[in-house]
Amino acid sequence: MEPSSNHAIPHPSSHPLLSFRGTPLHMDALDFFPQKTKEIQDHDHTHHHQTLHYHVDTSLDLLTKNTGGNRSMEENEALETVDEKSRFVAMVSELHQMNAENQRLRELVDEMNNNCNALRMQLINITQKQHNQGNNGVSGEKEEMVPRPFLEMGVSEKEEQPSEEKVKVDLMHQCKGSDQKEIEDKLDCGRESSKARMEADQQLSTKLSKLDQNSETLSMIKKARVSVRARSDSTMIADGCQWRKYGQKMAKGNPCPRAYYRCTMSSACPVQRCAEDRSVVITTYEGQHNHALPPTAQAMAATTSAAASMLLSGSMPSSDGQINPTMLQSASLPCSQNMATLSASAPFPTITLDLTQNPTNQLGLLSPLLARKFMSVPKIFGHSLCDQTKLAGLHESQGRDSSPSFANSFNAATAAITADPNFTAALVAAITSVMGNSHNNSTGEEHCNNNA
DNA sequence: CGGATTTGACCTGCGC
DNA sequence: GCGCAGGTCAAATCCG
Repeated sequence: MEPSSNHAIPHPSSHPLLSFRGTPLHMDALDFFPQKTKEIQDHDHTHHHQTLHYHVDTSLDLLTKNTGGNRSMEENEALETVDEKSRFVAMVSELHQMNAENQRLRELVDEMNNNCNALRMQLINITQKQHNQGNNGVSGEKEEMVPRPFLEMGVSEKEEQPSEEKVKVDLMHQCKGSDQKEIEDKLDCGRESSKARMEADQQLSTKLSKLDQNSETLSMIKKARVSVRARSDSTMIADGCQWRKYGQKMAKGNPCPRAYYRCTMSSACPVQRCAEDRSVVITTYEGQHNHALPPTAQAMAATTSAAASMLLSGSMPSSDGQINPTMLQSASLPCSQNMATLSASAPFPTITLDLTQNPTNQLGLLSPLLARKFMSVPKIFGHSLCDQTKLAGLHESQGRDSSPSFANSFNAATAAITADPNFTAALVAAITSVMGNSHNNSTGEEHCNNNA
């Protein structure tokens, strides 16, 4: 996620999943049913008491009409009231149980949060050590597999799923819990003043509103894509990973077929959709590697990770619903508009990195800071980013040339660039500069980029 | 012969 | 509810 290599695992406070612009996102503060939550909000806000009255009254009316028989109206009403109360009591006891389970699940979520943070800190330490080693220029080091996520957007979906379920259940129970309170209030004949209830409802709605935003955030995190445009004779970008083609489709509106690849470096790596073209290969990265990446794959991984990270942080609304002003300030940079575009109409937010322009122009488009960063690193990485026509050949030669010096230089280049916070900042500026123009630049089909 | 690729069938989500 | 398009699966085929 961070534009960093193995030595710059994001700090917990800056991790998109765990925090957003310094504001921690607690797992138990996520709403996976925004629609439902909204309904509940509205319900709580305006119609709650009326609705409850309505149900009770209707029920009584209907039952009264249907139970004429030998009993008088008063007897029927009394009996039905008793029934109604016993029903409420049963519901209340059930809701109490749910609340208890809710509490238990909340504790589980807290525990998971703590574990996650601890693990992240360990990762930071480890990667920091590796970074230091890389800076010391260790020679003769063998090309080793370095564990790092490809698109590090938080925990993998597999890991995340149980938490989602827990949070979902938690929220459901929270909502039920609030209903339970209201029912109890009803049964107690309004011991609590309506004003206090209004305040409680307001607090609840505020909380739920935040949960809505967080759920959207999480959804974005999971769905964001990074699309890389590059000129290449090959059918796909040789980015250092080992891809296996598993399908091909004729995409509508594009004479060129769209190919689907999976990473074969791990049996269950959820990875990529790749669209190909005659002269320009569009590679759309989605998901994250769940295995170690070779250094040859780290450059692209870092680039796409950074792009995804910045896309998410720049496109996600802050807690008050506003785009972070610092991001907008950085958007004033006149660079990168020809280099990165945001597809707003895509099903998921997609940042497109256009590497099809010549290196000189690209560096000219970049901010001076970013250009310096690119210039100051070994050419090998500059090529991989700026001269994509050589990328395929570059990686092929890497495959043949397994000399340690090559691997080291590549490692060092990747490490130097991706670990540098200035690079991150520059990339933030470059990518977020298009956020304000997303509508102008959106193509509607991020895969369809036939330049032939 | 084993792994990679091809390709038609199937599944799923979304819009009308 | 239906049709369409995108995405995935899996058997057949290819190739080293």
